[in-house]
Amino acid sequence: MYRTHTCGQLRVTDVNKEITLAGWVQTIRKFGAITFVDLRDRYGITQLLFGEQLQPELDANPLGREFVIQVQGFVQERSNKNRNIPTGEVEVQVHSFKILNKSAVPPFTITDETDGGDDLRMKYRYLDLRRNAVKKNLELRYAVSRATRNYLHEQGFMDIETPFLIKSTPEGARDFVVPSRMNAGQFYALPQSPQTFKQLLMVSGYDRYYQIVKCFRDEDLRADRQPEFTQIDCEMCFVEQEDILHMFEGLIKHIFHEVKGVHYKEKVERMTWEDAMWHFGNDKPDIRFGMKLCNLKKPASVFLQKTDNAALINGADFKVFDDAETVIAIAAPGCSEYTRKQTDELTEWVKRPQIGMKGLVFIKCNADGTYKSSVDKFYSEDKLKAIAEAAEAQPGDLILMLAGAEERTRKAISELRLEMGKKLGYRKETEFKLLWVLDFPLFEYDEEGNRWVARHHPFTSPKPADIDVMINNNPHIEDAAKYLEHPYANIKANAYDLVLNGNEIGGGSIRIFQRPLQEKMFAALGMSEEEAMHKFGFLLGAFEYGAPPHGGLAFGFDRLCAILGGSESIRDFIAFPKNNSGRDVMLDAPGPIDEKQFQELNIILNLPE
RNA sequence: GGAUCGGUAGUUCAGUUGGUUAGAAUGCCGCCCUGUCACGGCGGAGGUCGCGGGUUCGAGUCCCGUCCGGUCCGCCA
Repeated sequence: MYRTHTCGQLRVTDVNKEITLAGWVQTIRKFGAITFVDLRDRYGITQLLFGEQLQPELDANPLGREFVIQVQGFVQERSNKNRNIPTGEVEVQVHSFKILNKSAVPPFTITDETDGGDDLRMKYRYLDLRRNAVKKNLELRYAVSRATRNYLHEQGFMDIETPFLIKSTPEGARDFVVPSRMNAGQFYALPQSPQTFKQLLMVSGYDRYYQIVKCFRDEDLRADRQPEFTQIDCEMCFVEQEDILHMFEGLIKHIFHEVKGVHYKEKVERMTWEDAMWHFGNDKPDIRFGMKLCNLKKPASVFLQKTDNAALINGADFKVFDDAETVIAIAAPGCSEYTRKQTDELTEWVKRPQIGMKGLVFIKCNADGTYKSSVDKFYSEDKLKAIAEAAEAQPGDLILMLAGAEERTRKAISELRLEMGKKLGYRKETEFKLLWVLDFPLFEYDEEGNRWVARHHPFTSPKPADIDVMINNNPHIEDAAKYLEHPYANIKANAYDLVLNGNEIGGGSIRIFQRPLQEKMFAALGMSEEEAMHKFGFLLGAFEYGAPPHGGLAFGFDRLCAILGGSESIRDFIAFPKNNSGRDVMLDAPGPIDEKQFQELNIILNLPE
């Protein structure tokens, strides 16, 4: 037996026990005759005392950081207690020890606040994983996984595995591809998600399915994106949107409770996509704070239902606003005292290439009820007051206005709102606010490809009211510039996203389950009948044999864990992540393969010069 | 595919207008220290300034190229 206790276990009640511990040397503190060693394992840290009266000749000198040792000793109460760690009231007086394995000096410190950079930590990931900070993240991930499985099991869901070696699909992200040795010249693809499989399971009657499953997408990465990532993938039969929202609100609330001890009692708020875009400029608004957008122009038919405040800025001969497709204002609470330097900083911020605006207009709503603006010479005090009222600005607020092309401006003001929210302390990571975003457009128009593309995916059903619009209209567009006038532009999807603190953590839809509508969808996306049969014949075929109405959703598991852990980075919640170039710097993968392997696969490399 | 920032000791970084021997902290090694827990004190070792080329009397510093890494845009149903 290597140990009688773990390094997180011993307490005052264990004093005088004869024990054996095994673990890693965390730190060594020498004091001439005596030496303290902190011994670490997964469960904690226990202080070892070498060389007091019992065994004065016992020499801790050969020890070094990260050596793996086994010690025998007895537990004694400390004279100087450390209240910061659970084992801090006791220490182990060592009477014998054994070095189980030496360690080279680690390239960075194995401490909560490490001195190692990301690259180095990834290269020595097995050392990084020893750090308490990373370990806590993986423990949290496991807790989320357990809570998920418990909840879904209780609700009658069945975990069914689906294959990883599947067929390449044309829509969506680029596939990772695997050559088949036994089928020369042919390739598997790794799934972007188990989408079609879970639908087929519904056809088979497994009416509540789930899986915590890897998905693979060969697209360029970002700090918060991995080429392989994990989803909580779910699907149900005989449900409507409302049933699904209810079921998975339950899941996320259960996770909050089990993992964070948070009782999320409120009803989860809901918002249409159009409202989200109109009021927040974003399809995943952070609703922990207000600062809603005040639209001073109505630019496109996607906002048909909306009324704007264009009258407030018209007729002032201010060319920047007059010529802009869109003008939007937000009111930053309590910022009217901003100095010239601060407003200049904000202007610089919106001019950064990532935001890409030309400038920023300010209206200071002074505490005494007067207004001071950078566009005073175009707008009278009354006009400024009217704009302030429309933007719901209070005395003491600062109104920020952006003008320009619709999409860019809306995106920019949305970013600015988040930035101001952060500056003003409205985005606390301890506060959680959920939101369902509903009624997404079913289609987006791809101007380059001159065709419709599915906003969610090609298996998403339109809203019941829009099914006839879809069936009865020809998807073809005569004049690309007027695509917004096509009936398809206003078809709403029976789809929903779950948003947590401004992050999309899950999304799904009610699926198409009837062959004619699915065929129409493929046609709308520009697929010929032959193509549709070739690529999705198995699904169309399945729909011929009693496919039930069904729908589901998937959560981004890594992201969910990161948010619950209060982190921006999903990498810290993945045991062995890849870097921004999709490389595993520990394995140095991807890498070349042997000539023999190429031959077996009938593959010849044709690298560009 | 594009933009942008960075690469200097094991590590994290500083390095002036191009100027003499490239620094700090931390880690590491040695010595001292019986109550530390970020121990302390004294001493020491440690550098192909990513790589290649150019300008110059002289390059860590300026220019060109290249590799690697970070951030963002495109992309990610």
